[in-house]
Amino acid sequence: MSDNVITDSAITGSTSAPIRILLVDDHPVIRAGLRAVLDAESDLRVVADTGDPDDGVRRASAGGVDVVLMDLQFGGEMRGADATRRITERPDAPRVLVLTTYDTDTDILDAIEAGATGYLLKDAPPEDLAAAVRTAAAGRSALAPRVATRLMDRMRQPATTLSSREVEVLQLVADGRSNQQIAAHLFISQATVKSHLVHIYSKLGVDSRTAAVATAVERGLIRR
Amino acid sequence: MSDNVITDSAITGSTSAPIRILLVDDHPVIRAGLRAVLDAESDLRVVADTGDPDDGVRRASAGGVDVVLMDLQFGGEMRGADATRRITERPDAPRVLVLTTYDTDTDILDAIEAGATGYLLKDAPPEDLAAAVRTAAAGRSALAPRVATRLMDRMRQPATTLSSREVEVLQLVADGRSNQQIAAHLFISQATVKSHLVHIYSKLGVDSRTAAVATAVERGLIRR
DNA sequence: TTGCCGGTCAACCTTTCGATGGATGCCTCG
DNA sequence: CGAGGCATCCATCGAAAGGTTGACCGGCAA
Repeated sequence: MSDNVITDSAITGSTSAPIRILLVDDHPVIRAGLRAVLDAESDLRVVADTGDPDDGVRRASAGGVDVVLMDLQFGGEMRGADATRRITERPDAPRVLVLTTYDTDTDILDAIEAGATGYLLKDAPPEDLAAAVRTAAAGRSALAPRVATRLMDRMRQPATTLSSREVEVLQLVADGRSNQQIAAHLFISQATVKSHLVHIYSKLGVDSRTAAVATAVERGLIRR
Repeated sequence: MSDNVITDSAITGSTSAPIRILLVDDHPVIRAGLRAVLDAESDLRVVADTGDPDDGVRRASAGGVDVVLMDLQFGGEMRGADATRRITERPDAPRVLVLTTYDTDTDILDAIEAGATGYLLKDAPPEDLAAAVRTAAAGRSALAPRVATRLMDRMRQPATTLSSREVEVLQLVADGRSNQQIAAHLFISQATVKSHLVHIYSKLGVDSRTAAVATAVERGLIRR
């Protein structure tokens, strides 16, 4: 589980200045928990926390922060990836560790694409969290084992890549629209919708719209 | 938001013995956060916490606990309702407050049916959590406003109740099975499956299987 | 350039689904 | 007790979705 950072704690644990951490999560309980867990480490120090992603971006950009722990979803919206992007696109930006409950493919890819240094799950044991913060502060990637496994699986399965148009169609199918409604909504013919669906079925290895939705949701290709 | 427990803190806050709390949640960070938030209140005291629901039942049954804060899902499984049931079915059982991330209808009903005294969401502010614990310790129900709203909505909408057989069929539809497969799986004819689906459609106000799945998932009638 | 791929469309046929209608048994309530 | 509501079951038929073949266009890379 947590076997990749033994040397880190030995290096940064004693002499140098503590790693300064900013928490961005809209759950007060989570913030309190992370603060308690991380402040228990002598070489880590939570310098601020906020429940508002915009406020998080401001504080991260103001300096004095080494690592940002960022939640992905705020009040049901996925604003964490955007906040991460705005933080990392600046020069001398702090490292951003995404810390979320879910491990769906789209979430992971969005976060990585936004410039996150690592991706952790909230059910991780405290020592893994501290280890990941140290790893991120050193500039190296920190991925939870389950997340890493998912990424490896994705690498091995390039056939699971739907085109943006196909995702668009499939999302409408998942919303319960008929082919006719989808065609009207996208300003294309039903034949084209069917064509897309056929391609989707073959890529996902299924043979019906509901099965396609089921597997796509399972693999995190579409949201529900 | 937190307008229903002002008198409680005034009553129990100063003189009497502190309310003894047991935390049952498989997320270490959540446990640490709840402990930090609740121990900050002078009249509340977290006496134990565990990540294992069976262990939680044991500790709750051993006595010395006034209120149990119980998560519903453990490692992806919904074992919290069962643990709640086993705690509350004993005489002199402590009060159980269900504390979870989601507010789907099935979750709420399962928890209440299992004997939970209250239902809270993890994104609640700390003062609401403390207030709910005091309310539960006094033997009164504590429902988060969003949960209460959902229950009221459900009361106003009795048409949203699917029979167990209908839920069974709809769950298989959501898994991507065809009517023929569902019929074989349930040892009935396709005609019967279709009949169930028609009833489901009328109850949900939709007219296709994918739309039925979409709204049922949205309302928490089936899991995904 | 010559493919390949993504997106678009059409015609045809087969399978599945949805709508309609009807049957039985169980439970409750007047 | 009997009427009505509900869940469960089944059959038939038109409509929709799925499968196939074939085609066109634009971009992009070998």
